[in-house]
Amino acid sequence: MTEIISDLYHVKDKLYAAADCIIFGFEGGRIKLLLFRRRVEPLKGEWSLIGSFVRLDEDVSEAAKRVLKEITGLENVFMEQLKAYGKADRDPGFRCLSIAQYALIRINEYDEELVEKHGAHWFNIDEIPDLVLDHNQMVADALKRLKQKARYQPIGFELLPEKFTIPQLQQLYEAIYQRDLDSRNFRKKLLSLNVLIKLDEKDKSSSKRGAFLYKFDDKNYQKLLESGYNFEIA
Amino acid sequence: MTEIISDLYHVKDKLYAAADCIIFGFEGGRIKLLLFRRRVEPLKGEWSLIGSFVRLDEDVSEAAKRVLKEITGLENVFMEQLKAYGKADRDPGFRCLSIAQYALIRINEYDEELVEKHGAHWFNIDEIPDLVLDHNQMVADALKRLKQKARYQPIGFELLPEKFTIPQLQQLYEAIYQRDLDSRNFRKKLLSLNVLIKLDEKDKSSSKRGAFLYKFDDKNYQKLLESGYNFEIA
DNA sequence: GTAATAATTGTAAAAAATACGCTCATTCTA
DNA sequence: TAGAATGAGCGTATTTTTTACAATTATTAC
Repeated sequence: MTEIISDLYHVKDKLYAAADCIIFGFEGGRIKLLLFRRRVEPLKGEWSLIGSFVRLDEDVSEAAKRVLKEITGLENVFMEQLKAYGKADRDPGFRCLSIAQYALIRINEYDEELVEKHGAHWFNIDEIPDLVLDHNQMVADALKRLKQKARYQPIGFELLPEKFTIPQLQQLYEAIYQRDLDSRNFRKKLLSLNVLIKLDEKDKSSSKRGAFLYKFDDKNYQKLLESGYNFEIA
Repeated sequence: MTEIISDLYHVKDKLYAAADCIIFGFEGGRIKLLLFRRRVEPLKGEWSLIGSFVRLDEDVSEAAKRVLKEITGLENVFMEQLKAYGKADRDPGFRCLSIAQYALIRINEYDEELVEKHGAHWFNIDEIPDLVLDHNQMVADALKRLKQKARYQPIGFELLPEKFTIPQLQQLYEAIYQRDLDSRNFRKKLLSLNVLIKLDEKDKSSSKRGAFLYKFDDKNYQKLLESGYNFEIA
């Protein structure tokens, strides 16, 4: 379907829906965003979010998963609908709704080759170029959502490797909230929640002493939720 | 447009978009929802959210405002997009996305005649009948959003008259959170935020002594936000 | 003028958030 | 191999916020 309609632009007598993905990663203490160069007219070659038209026989969320897998090779990652963008004039070519979804991926796990093949690149979140259509707005909205959501739900872990250190986790939250956190209080708070499993291994990539690795304890987290606990980080 | 396509159902080779409105009100200490009987096949006559197809030349948010005005006569009320519902099989008749929006209205201000003319009725939120399609899911999601949102943003005021008493406000929050609040602590917390303007009038509808009326102080609230304050109620 | 009703007020205790500095484990190098 | 360098890890005191809890006040109805 994409192929057919991408030839004729200015199709305003028919409705289309696109699934656009805001793909976040985390590396080197900074939040990253995966962008690629648009492959279809109009605006071919411009930086853009990764997206696709939604097929008529396909759920919107499936469309987003399909796109994500195409570009990164990843399945079963955290993905949530951000919102629908429905201005009549948002796309000069089509009357096209976009349902934006954001994904959090472990930057060490994606298929690098596949990403390069599609002409995609990781950008620091504070160095995003001009994007096509209303995609900059989508990114801004997604970042806002990420900030809000990270405070009350442990979605940050989706951006870290399965095994991570507490200083890494703190770095992540500092990147999301864009402010420094006190390491003693941060550690105290996190450990008090009882959702981290301490491993016997250390990560020595960033210090001579090495820092203990932890895993997220999803079982305990679910218990915590069921008990009506009001989860909150930093 | 609605008229044309409502004749032929089973149009699955074309995409439609609907704007469905979850309209909340508050009266007698209970959260209410405005529903009406569906006017088009399939499922004509069943209880349903109020909605309409989105016209091709119309913003999605405009479509929702249009519907709301048609039914209640109200404009400029709080309305926010909930999310898009995009399952391929969500509507047996059409391939139709729905962008659900929720509105908070002052139940004393709507146009009662207009509402009745459209066959609409107010239901207590815990007595919602079976609705068409995925509308029950939408209501559940909207309620969840309302609960979350009310805690960190003063949207509750949108459901009360311009002038309200503190006991009324407490009733509202008790209805939203579905738990009792301590009246001394509630009052203390609310007044400490400095976003209520005490008036010289009293409301005597619920007590012999009468309770002082207050207005929401939007200016002070905006100041509070700008100063980076972390607003939280109850 | 007395009973009834809901509105209003204060204080003490507990819990959570914040501020803050030193020691530890390990590696590197002199 | 001793000592310097580096980030990891820990504890305590202070402040702020939240919670728990009961008596008084203004007004109306009898």
